[in-house]
Amino acid sequence: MIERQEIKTLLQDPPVNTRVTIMGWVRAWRGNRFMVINDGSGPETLQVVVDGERFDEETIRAIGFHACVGVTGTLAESQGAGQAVEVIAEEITIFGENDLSRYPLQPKKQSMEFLRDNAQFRMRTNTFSSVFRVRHGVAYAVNKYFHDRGYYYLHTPIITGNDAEGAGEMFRVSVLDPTNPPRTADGKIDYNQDFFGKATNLTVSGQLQAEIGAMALGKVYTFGPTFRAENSNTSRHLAEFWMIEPEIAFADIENDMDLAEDFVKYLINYCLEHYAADLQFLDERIQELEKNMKATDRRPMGLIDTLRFVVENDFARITYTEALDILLQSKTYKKGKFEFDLSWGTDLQAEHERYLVEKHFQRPVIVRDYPKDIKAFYMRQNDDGKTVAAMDVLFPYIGEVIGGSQREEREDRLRQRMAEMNVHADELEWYLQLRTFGGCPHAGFGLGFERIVQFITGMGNIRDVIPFPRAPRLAQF
RNA sequence: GCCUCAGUAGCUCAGUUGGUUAGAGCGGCGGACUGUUAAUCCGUAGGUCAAAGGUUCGAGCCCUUUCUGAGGCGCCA
Repeated sequence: MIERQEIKTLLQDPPVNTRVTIMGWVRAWRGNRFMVINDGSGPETLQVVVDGERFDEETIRAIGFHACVGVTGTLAESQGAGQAVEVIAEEITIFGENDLSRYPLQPKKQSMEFLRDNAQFRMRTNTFSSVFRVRHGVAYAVNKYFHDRGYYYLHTPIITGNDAEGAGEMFRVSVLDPTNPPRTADGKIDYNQDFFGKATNLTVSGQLQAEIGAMALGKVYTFGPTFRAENSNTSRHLAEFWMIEPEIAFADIENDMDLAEDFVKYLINYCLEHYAADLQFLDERIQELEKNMKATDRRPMGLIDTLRFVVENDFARITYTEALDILLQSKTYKKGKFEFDLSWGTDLQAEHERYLVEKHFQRPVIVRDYPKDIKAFYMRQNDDGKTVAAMDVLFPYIGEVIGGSQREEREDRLRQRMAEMNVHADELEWYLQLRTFGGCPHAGFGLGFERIVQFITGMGNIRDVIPFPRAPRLAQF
């Protein structure tokens, strides 16, 4: 049996002058004497002092960058300046030598793109190990938040037979021979002979099924992988991402917005409280990165200050119509500096959202009551006949983090809207029945998990906050 | 999918108006070093200049096409 102490735990209250055993990867090997170890338990490292005369040459030679070692020795107050304590090595075990003549990583700054291509090693770096510890923290906080408030975690299907959600391109799931699929009499592919007896896809949203849960368990949430086959080439989109979708009975758009704001603030607070050292490192990383940038291109605040600011201030709340007025009154608009035109009924573009969030309000903004024609069929129609009870939460740097709505619970209105938008009611009969048989006002939203992780870690590209990103032309590892 | 920029050593980059044998730092390899903190010092190897085609006496540099990447936009979470 292997026994060891984790560095994070050891450093919380260092048991000086006791024998300890640590195991981890060598981050630095200096002067044939000082070995810096990180074991992934936290961002902290522990320095090991190696007396060359106590160990054979073979052991000393095997120590190198990112080699995997175990050390037993006495934890002592450090004689050097950079650390409080260090381990005086008595026994060294080489678990895994590292052939540096072939190893791609170096103990220096490496580009995100290079590390993305070497994802089998990138978690060994300070940046990525911090990012993925924080990612875990956010995931845990999601479950804790909902559990503590009486929500039930509902697992909605990954493979879906709904072809009617209209939420963009889907990945097909099939076991048919792609070179010679069975055909129907009129020459179309006969999905009746496929595994499920019908055409199936990977899910683009668990919302419709979550509504089933809400109409019985009251408050539910989903948290699982979601797939979009859109050819999106941006730093904010993935083909495979994780989405959190709470769905609550007896709730309107106001309840929905309150939940969204409280929830996001909770996630940020949780990380500030439990991942302070990782966030501190990520904060310093960004400052280092922005050193050579023009003042106008730098963030107005550091990472941690930004996170604190978000949790300590109310989100701005406006309607789509009010947002449009603000934009039309803006100097940017009057000087013709927006690339896209503004008129009631068209969707806000990224540049408009950024103006609202980063210039006008300088904090997160919730925009509600969008024109019905630019939103999904299931959103509840407002009394004005023009808008629906939809809401988007917009954040600085990353834009839309949450999209949600009160759902249309009136069956006749829902059927009418589906007909207008060419959504096939026959495939969604089960969904309509939630209205026919004991429905109620209800609401929910979708939070892009990677987007909030991106915001909390300050990472510029969403591909760097998921361990194995899936995007157009990218399915390695 | 669209626009812009880029692709030179393992990594990050320089390479002049087109002109001999392609440069640096880091990393690697060999050596020195018992208090280092991106350790330091000495030595050394390493390149199909993304690919194909073209212009030219001559192309890393100019032109065309393709591939790859980044940033921005669209689609959205």
